[in-house]
Amino acid sequence: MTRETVVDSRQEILRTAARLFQQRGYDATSMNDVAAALKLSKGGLYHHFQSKDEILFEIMNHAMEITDERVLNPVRAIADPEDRLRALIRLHIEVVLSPRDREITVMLHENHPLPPSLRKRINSRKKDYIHFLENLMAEVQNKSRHAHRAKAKVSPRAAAFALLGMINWIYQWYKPEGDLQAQNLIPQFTDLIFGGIFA
Amino acid sequence: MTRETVVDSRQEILRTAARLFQQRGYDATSMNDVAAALKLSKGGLYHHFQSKDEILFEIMNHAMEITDERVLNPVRAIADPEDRLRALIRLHIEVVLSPRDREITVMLHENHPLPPSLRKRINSRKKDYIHFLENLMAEVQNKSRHAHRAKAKVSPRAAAFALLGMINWIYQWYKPEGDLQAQNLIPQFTDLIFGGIFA
DNA sequence: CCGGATACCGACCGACCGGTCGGTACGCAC
DNA sequence: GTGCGTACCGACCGGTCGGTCGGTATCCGG
Repeated sequence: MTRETVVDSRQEILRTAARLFQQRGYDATSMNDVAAALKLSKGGLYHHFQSKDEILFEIMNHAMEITDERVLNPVRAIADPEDRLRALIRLHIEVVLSPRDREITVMLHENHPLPPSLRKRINSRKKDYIHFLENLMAEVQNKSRHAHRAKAKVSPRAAAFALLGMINWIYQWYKPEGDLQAQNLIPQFTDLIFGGIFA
Repeated sequence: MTRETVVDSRQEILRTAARLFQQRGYDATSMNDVAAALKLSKGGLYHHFQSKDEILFEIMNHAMEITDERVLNPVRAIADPEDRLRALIRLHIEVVLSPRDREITVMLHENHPLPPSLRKRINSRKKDYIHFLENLMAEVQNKSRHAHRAKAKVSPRAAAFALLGMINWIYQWYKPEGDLQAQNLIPQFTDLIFGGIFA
């Protein structure tokens, strides 16, 4: 079996495991459940991964890579800070709501079960994202094309955490069949960030 | 033993269990752990509660009661809609950050493990809170003392979910020893909601 | 002082957990 | 065809889980 098919089968295991972890929770999903969903025995599953922790870690790492590729990289290519922030809000919401990428939801919800050493590595990548967003917020506030009478009272750091919370909490209440869908959500959250509830 | 001391011991069990559930997670905390923390045997613990699920449900119910008493009731007494929203933001943040009330964090994080019938009852109370906040948002936008040139683009529903996310996500990153503390956070989140990042 | 309810203990149960291991079927290189 | 590595199976391991149960100490009302 070639290198690529090895990678592919690992990827498929991760996708299936992420789906189950998101539906039932990490602790409530047994390795037997994951193996059965892949039509595999538990022993066969352990041929591909050393431990349940390793699977969770790889899912979270993959989630961070998705974020890098689909949010950060496209956003970095945009010159104007305000446009950059608008794009980040849109792309981040789209990634969180993408039905394909359940790794994201698992990463948002299941950080407790990871052993400390692995958790630190994930948290480190999360902090990088926060710092990027914090710097972007500062840039928008300083160099915006808007005219402001005074320095903004909201610190970039608080704004970054607020935006992150708004978006990362969506998975807790979002129903695709509900009346508040992704395409309504993106402009409304954008307006709220830029101008508050009176925007 | 009188009725009150029975209630008291149940309350103390719930407080201890909530602390452990918040620290280690619900699934990762065994009934033995809870019993040991109370200097009780597992059998003794089962004298007070029928099941682990019942403990989790009571913790969440208690969390909703705390929210009613410490956020909703004080807020309802305020006449002006804008003042009412400002108070809600402050009180809700304070409740989430209160080191005494770990039930809140458990309610925010551990809804998956609850059996469906119990989860429905909790979700119903959460929806009541959402509806209250949604109506308050609409009231603020309509009857505010501010002057606005046009109808707000942000719907009350989206604004309600955004505020909820901002606040309920705090427990994921907040460090009491960090540079962004509760007393900084409250005015900044308030300003952000009312006026965006340029406020 | 007695009797029943209350609070609690500790041994125990069956199920299931994450993980291991010996064995094997199969495909590909030579 | 032979040899070998990969993928996989299924039985099994020690341990832990939520929950049960028979028995007992304690306390309180009469």
